[in-house]
Amino acid sequence: MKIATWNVNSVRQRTEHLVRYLRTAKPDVLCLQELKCIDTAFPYAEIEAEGYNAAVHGQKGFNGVALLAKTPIEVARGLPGDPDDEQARYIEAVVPNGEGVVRVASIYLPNGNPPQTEKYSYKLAFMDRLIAHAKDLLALEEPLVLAGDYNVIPMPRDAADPAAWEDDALYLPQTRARFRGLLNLGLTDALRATSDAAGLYTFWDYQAGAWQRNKGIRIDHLLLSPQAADQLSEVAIVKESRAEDKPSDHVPVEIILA
DNA sequence: ATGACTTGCGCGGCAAGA
Repeated sequence: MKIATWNVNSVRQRTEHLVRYLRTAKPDVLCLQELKCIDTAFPYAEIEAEGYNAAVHGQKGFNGVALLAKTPIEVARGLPGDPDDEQARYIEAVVPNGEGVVRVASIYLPNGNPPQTEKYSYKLAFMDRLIAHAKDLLALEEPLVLAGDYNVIPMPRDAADPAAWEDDALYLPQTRARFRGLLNLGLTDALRATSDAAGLYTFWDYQAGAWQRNKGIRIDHLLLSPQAADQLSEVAIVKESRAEDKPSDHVPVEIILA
């Protein structure tokens, strides 16, 4: 089973890219982030024409997450822990997988910049809620994939120029500590289970020729429960997606569970 | 290197992204 995550930076601007990706990569499950539209504006027809079911948690103008799957899925919208949180950043589903199931979440973690504002405290609080929820999900002892745009650079090797990120919400010690807190629950960073290499990025800014100069960062992650990690056979970053015409600034990241 | 792009909203330039 192939499970992928992709921050598309507006699903309406990227519908053709998305359809092309579904046709070529044929993921069984695709987690989308940054839809930037309300549910009714989502391109259901184009997605369903490719043989996928779409579960959408949208928001006007910003944020927005979705799960696409070849099988029908039951979903829950929103990250537990704050009933006043109105930002559409989390959707979770249980997907049939052979004899069993895999639980998959599509996460758009807050950016958090600038750090001296409520934007950063919201990011840290969101991460605390994610840790609490992940703990609950791990207690189910089932295959679990927490996938998405974490807006976290976990380690220096995950940035082309780590010094440039020192005071940034994506890389501050408190941000990285909470990401480690997730891993310390027993979750596995799928990419780091297969490679220790530097230079593996999932995002290149539109500005300053970041792509051409390969000034990237790795911020899109798939975290696996032990039951999912046991099934992990492949991880891939679909880097060529960034070279397309009118690309998203993020590229898809894929895993294959045996 | 001072800024450098892209998007939504909505029709004028901001806010937001990372």
